[in-house]
Amino acid sequence: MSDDQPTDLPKHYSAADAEAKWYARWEAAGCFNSDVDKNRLPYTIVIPPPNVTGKLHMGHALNNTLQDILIRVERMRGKNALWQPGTDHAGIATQNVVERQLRQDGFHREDIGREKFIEKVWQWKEQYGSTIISQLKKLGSSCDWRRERFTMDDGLARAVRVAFVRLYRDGLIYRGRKLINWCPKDRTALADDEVDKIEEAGHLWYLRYPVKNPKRADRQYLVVATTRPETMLGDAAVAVNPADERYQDLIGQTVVLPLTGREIPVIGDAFVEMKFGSGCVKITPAHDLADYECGLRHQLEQIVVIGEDGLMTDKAGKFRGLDRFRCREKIVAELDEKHLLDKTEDLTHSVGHCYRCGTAIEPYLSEQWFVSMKPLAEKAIAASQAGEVKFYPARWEKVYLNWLTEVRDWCISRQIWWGHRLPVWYCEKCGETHVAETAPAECAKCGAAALRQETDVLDTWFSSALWPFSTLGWPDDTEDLRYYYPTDALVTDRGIIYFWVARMVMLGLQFMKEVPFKSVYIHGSILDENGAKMSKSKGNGIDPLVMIDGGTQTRFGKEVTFPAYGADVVRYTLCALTTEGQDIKLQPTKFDHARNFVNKVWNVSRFVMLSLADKTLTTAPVEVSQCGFADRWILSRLQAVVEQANAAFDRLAFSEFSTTLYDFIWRDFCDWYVEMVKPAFREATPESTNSARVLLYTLDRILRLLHPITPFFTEEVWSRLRELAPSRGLTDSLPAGEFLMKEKWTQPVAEWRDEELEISITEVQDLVRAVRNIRAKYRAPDDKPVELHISAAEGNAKFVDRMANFLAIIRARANVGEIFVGVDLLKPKVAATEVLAGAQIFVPLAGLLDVETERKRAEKELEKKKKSLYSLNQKLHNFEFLTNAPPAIVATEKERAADLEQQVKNLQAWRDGLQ
RNA sequence: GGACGAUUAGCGCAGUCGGUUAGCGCGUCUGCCUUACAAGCAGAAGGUCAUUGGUUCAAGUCCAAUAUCGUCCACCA
Repeated sequence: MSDDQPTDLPKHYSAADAEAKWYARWEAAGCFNSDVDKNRLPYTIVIPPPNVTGKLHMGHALNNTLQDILIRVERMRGKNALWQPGTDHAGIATQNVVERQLRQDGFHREDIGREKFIEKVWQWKEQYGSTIISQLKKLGSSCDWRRERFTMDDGLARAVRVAFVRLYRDGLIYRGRKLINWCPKDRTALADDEVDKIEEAGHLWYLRYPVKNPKRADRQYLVVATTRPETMLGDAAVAVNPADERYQDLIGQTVVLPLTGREIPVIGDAFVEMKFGSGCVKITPAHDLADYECGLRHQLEQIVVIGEDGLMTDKAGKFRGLDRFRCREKIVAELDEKHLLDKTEDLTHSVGHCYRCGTAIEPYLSEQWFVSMKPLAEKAIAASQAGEVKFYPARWEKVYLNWLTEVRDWCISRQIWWGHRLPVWYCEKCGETHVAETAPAECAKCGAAALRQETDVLDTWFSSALWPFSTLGWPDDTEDLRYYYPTDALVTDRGIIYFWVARMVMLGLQFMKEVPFKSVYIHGSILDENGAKMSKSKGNGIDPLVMIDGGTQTRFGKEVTFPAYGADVVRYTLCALTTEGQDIKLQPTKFDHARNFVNKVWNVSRFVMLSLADKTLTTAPVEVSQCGFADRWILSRLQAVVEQANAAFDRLAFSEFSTTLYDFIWRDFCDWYVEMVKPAFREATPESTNSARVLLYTLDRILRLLHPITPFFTEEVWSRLRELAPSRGLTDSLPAGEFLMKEKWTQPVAEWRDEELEISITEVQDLVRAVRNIRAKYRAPDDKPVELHISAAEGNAKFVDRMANFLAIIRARANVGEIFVGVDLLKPKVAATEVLAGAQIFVPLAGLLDVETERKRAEKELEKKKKSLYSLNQKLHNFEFLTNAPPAIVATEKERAADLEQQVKNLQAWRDGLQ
């Protein structure tokens, strides 16, 4: 057979070709596209826009796999599914990347100027910015790429300006001089949540401040404790708790600031912890948030001693120009020399670091722009409390609410170049501030034409906050916006609940008067095998692209080579590991499980195709009730599984969704159904005509169900199967479509469910397993069928009747020759025994049986059964149980007890009969 | 200092309303290259559900405390 023959599937599925092929075909055929269609319900997800600088990591892979599964299922369910893609300009991150590149050529951004630099960033974006997009495609993401947006494109830039102007006019944006988080390396302000607090080993220095004109002889100086001695140069006071009896006499006195000779007051303020340090706190309003607030309360001078470059300012006197950390050393040394260093203690404390470059943050007093958060937050709180936004898992709502309740005003201005420049102009002549969507021609106040635009740009998250509606055309009232907004689900990591989720809700409510999404699914984070976060510096990451394509990667300092697992395997693995927002400890070997599974489905598809190849497939309606037991059974199981899988999906239980399908496909379909119908196919019995249809039908449904998780290989199988079997269905006959991804999702057919049959087959399976167990135990030769006696318990004639239907199956599946089945059969002389619920089996094994082995088996089983019978009887003799437990429970427990009793009896007889 | 999460077989994890003998994958052991699949098939071993107490007829599941690990928040300088 040649390669084109549909029945000639290679033994192993090779992902690389199929993935490139199908993605291109889907895209060319417009399978990902969604357009407004008022006759259909929309289902919308906006992608968390990855940074343009980004490379796909496992977190992205997980995040986008889950979104794609949601989108693909809803699309197959008939919804008009839109997955809105795009990227984020990522202000500081991108600026840093381009600056680094510039430095390699020996330039600083100041050398080429703002205009040129921005041009360079755009060039960089055009050249490398699509990396992450092509990687998302490799993963199989079915985004509508025609709609791809960028947070700096013209439309979104306009949205940003409109949003800014409206917020300003509503009094929700203001400018002010405040203490903000400053990154001395990036030389920009940062928002509170852009600061990572890191526990660091530091020191607590106890400094002596001489008291001026001490009233008491033992008060020559007071001692303040500080972790940042260099800020003493900017001290404006020393504070003590007014309730602190040790220091009450000091309040109102003056101390002399060492090294400067400046005189500062001692004040009383309740914020001072008496128990910490010495109980005296130096107050540096310009360099510490708590001190800043204290300073405002007491109208203290704000002395800036550290500049925007992290160097000491003129106000630092002789320390001017010194790096802040160098200055710290010098000051400590000098104080020590002057006997003004009381003592030094070790202290671990948390220090803020820039989330982009890792530099220690400096609280810095400067003129910035802020969003007034309280009014916006109130609405966002109300919306989630009213259930308009639902969190999965629900506990994240509390985290979200906490933040919103305590939120401080949002510093949105950044002193970098790459980003949306504030739509603010200042009059050069009169200084008037103009906030407008476009540059005003002249000053509205004094008429001067000389206007200068604000140089600050906006926080990246400002444009991200508009993403769910700006991508759909806002501020225009577009068809898209009316149809797709609010979106359905937002899938993201807990790391950006504050940065992004909360702000989208706030601005969505502000501008659209409606929440931006109905549900927020927070999935876990990907960790390495030791439970540590994956990061470049630790070298513990697993590159999803290496997992897809294969190749080498450095892990824990070693070069490791990985096989090409393919996108489906990566997707399945991530889906299967996603349980209720739990973090995922990932290790490369975890992909083997899914690889084996994909291979299994691939191979069973081969089997189906080989089996159907030499058959003429009928298209006449199949009467399911006329089908054989195996056929009816697998159809019944299929209905149960479809129901279960749908339920799991609707609860966003991704792991359960995939494992439900896994169990059905591997255990029910491959291990049992296929094996049960094989003989009929081999012998081409009349039944095999129906079985062929059922086999095809079930595989067809399996492919549909699996497609959202593993789109590529299922599509490949689908196309090959389609050539062989162009029409599908049992009671009807429908042509198989060109693309599996556009086929209908599967709904359960209630009439095909046959629970009684399922129970019977379970009994058959137990019986077969018991025989196999005996065969294995005694090494019965494979090629020799054994004799089997099935002895139902006394009075259980029904069991005998049931089993009579399945003797052929038992014979084939357990390699059994002659079967005797009846009630209370006599045990043959030399036979191995196994006790089951409702029956006992005997397998005569002359010459193989070993009394000792048999006795051990019997004893062990007996022990187990006796134990459960004992605890069960305890329960049944408990009056409280009988009166309090629901009657149905009591009834089943009684049945169980009766059955166990019978089993114990059988086991005892078995053991006693051995000799 | 507060909030949240985790603790179940050697390892990684499921376990919904509290109700049969606590499941799955990897690994281990035994036997099989059986015409879809050795990335496979068949069988087996392996668990005091972190600890203590409580609620209940009944607890892996609910409540409280403790321990260990982890995450987030917070102005102890």
